[in-house]
Amino acid sequence: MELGNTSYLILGMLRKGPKSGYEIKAQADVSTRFFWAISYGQIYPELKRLDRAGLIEGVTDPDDGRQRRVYSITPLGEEALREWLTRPGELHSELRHEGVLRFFFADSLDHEERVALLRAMRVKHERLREELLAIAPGADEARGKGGNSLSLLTLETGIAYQDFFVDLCDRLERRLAETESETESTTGGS
Amino acid sequence: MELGNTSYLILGMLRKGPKSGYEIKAQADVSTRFFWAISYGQIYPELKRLDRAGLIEGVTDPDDGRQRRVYSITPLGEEALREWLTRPGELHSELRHEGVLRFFFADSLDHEERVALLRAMRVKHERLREELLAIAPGADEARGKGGNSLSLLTLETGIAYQDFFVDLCDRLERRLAETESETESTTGGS
DNA sequence: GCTCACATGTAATCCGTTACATGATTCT
DNA sequence: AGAATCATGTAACGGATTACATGTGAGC
Repeated sequence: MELGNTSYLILGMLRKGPKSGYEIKAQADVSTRFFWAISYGQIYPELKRLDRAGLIEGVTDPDDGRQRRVYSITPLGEEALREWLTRPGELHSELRHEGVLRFFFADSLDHEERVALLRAMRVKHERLREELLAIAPGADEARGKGGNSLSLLTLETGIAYQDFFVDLCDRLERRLAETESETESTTGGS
Repeated sequence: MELGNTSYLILGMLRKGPKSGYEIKAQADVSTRFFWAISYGQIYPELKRLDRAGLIEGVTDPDDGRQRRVYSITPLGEEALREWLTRPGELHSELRHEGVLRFFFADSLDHEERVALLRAMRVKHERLREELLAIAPGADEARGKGGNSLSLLTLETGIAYQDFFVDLCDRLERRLAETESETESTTGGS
């Protein structure tokens, strides 16, 4: 059976301990979301597929009345996860960034509109940064019991990533201001 | 008609001057590719759609014998592009990064394997950085005639973006080394 | 009693890549 | 003559989001 990176995300989450589909989503939303997002529409069908393939095992948890299916990773699943983690070759990565795309084509805008675009981009990444900072204490706490330092490092990576874009917007705005004042002095100012 | 960001990419490319689908792809490959990739499978059908909607206009270029359809942006298309560039609200952006994803789940690996993963990630971004540097002279030259400084700024952004990941890998490897030596001293060393 | 969080699932749809098919022209 | 590049297109497929549908339990 063909497994995609999303399948391994699920496998990886289950390796940290048995979980329901709902919990996988909740965990992913505060960890992998910023570099690999996942939705219910992928999780539930994929859990069934992985179960059929023997990589995970689901039991209907009669914990309380609430119907809930908890999955655990099997030795076969651990093996598959390990194979993926050490697999040589291309590490796929892609970015789709509307802000930078618009900026690239922003030469038909005037100076103020360009600046507005950069500001909008900046607040977006600032907000994402705040979101990550908000979940940081939880991850730090979890490190001792069960959690590992890699989750923390990855979280810090996410914060640094947002920082990059915030700084980028600042730098671009400054560069824009320089070019603008140059043009003004050349044409004699507005 | 509903237009996606990819439609605006095409519109934006045509605003820089009339082009064939083939040329749009070639231009995108040395500019937007790193933050918004595009393929022929999207371009050709989309060109027909945009033409039908009156946002662009195609003429079969009898330049030489080679069959070639060159599209130009119409005033309606320019308007649509401008509306998009100044549209308020969410700037969509998403990242899918297999390297960081693997790293997040790499606690089942041993130290050497983790380092190998970071190294693989590093060379990937270094290679991408080289690719961008290779196209930089062309963009710099084009700035004077027809090209604008925004393409150059965007290109520099792409380089800085790859730099971020190269630095990140270095930092993470160092952090890993620290944790590793701590563990060694705690357990009495290997 | 009501609302919110827990919980699971499916179907439609969208966006995009890859593979395939075809053919002309230019360069070596 | 043959290879590389220019050039256009379609069909199949894959990955993912969104909307929809449904129901329970906990806390206010």
